[in-house]
Amino acid sequence: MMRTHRCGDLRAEHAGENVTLCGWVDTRRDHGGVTFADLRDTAGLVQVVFNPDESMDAHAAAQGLRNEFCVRIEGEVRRRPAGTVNEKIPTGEVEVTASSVHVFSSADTPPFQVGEHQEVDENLRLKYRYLDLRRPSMQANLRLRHAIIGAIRRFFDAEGFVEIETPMLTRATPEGARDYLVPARLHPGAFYALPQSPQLFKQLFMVAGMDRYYQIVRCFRDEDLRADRQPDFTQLDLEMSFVEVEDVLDVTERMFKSVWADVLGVGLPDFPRIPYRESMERFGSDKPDLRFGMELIELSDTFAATEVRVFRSVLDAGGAVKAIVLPQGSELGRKDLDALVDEAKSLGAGGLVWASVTGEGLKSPLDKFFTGDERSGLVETTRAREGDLILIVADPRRSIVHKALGALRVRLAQRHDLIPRTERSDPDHWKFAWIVDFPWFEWNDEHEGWVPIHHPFTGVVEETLDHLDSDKEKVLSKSYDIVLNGWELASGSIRIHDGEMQSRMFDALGISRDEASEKFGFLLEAFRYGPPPHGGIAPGIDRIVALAAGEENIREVIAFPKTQSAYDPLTAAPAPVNDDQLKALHIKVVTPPKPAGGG
RNA sequence: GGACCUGUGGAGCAGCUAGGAGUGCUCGUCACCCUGUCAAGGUGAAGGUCGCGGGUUCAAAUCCCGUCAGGUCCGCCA
Repeated sequence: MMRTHRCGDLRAEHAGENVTLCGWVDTRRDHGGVTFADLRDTAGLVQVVFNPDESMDAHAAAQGLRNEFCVRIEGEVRRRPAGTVNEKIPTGEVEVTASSVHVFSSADTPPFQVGEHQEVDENLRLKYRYLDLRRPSMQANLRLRHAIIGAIRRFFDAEGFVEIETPMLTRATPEGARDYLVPARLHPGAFYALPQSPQLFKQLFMVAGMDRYYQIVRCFRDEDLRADRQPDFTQLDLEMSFVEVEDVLDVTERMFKSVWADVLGVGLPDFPRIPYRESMERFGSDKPDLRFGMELIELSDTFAATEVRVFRSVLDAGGAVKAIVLPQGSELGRKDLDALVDEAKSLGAGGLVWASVTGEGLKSPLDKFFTGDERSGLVETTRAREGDLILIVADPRRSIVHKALGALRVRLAQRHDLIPRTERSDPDHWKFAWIVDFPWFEWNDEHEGWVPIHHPFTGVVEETLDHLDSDKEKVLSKSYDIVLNGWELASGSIRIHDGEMQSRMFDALGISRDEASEKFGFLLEAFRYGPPPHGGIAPGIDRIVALAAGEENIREVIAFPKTQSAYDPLTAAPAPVNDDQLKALHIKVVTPPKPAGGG
């Protein structure tokens, strides 16, 4: 037996025991005579004492130890002498008096100090990820991830779901995200694609009568990265037969409550349901952060008769004038206000009008153009108080107003510390919500056509089908999202299982029978053999864990993530391959590769 | 594809607005001292293409242009 205990597990009750520990040297404190070293393993730290009066050999060996050496220590657990207890660490009541030291392996001076005391450049952390992962916070994140996935599996097992794997080498889908392609050696000129999600396969499981399927599964999307987006990421994919919207919402909500109770010890309240349109009007987003107010306020009535040109032209064009109120925002200086205007413009708005509520009335670039009624109406409608700052966006396109104010709402709340600083153990820390009643279609400028907001197999709310030919934006889908603290955590829908209905939607999308057959033929064919009504949802595991861990970036909960340019500094992937490999794959590279990650 | 922020001994920063010798701080490393520290302490030392390239200037870490890398965001992500 190489060790008898883990460093971080030792407590006062072990006093008097002879133990053998394995771990890494965290720090060494050499007092000339007695020498201390903290030994770290996955369970935590414990102080080891090398006292020449106890063991000359051990003390001599300790002189050669350096940070991150991997060692085995034998010694006796002792209660620390009075006055030397370290309350900062769980093992602080005891220490181990070393009788022998064995060095498994020495270590070069690490490229950065393994500890929580300072932020280290992200590139460096990823290049030496194995050292980064030695840090207790990273170990805790990966253990939390494991715990959450374990809780998920226990939940679905108890609910009668079956976990089934789906292929990683599959067929490229023309719509949706860009695919990662894999050349097929045995089929010159043809390619597999890595799955964006197991969407079609899980629907086939329903046709196959599996009834309730789930999978913790890696998905791949070749799109630009964000704090919450990696090229390969993990989904909790699930699908159920003989269900309506309520059934999927019920099981998913219970799953989240179960996981939060199991892992975080938090009892979550029922998730509120917010219709998509309401979410856009109130928060300017379909993933609203509900931890704070600052809701968007409609000002069309306030300025209905206005002669202020920017508002007049927008209202005449059927656009929207809306505002948010930044509490105590009148403290902002001219420079900050100009920056806010630029920020609004960069979000697509034509501009931004600010108005400070001061003791002497409104202060605003447009104040001289406002009538008395407009001034008082603005303050009353927005309920702004003295010291507050009103930010107004007007645009002929209502969606632009929402997007700009929605983004500013979140950014300003963060900058001005308006999000309550609750503990993770506090149920109020977690503002889950369902977003429901999504439109089925949205207009796509690039394709100059209507495209599905979710995907083409999404069920339609029957009562809204009348609008299919006239007002496509009024057709609602049987889809739903879960949002948490401003992050989209899950997205799903009831699917179409009726061939005739599916044909109608393809027609509405301008997809011909041939085209549909070529793209999704195998699914459509399967649907000729008695498909059950079915639906599902796919929560993002990386996002769930990041939020649960209090991290702002999913890289912190992924063992080996990639940089924003989808590069892995550890393995230096992607990398060119040699000519033999290309030849076997019938591939000719036209643009000579430039080494990634250089500079 | 675009916007913004960042890049200074091994790590984290300051210096840049207003050009004047690689200047400073914290940590680490090495040597020596030190028997109760706990991110030990003390003394000393080593360690630098100021991301890279170009320009302006008598003079550039500092100003300008380009470029690379990291980050945040917009586009993109059915």
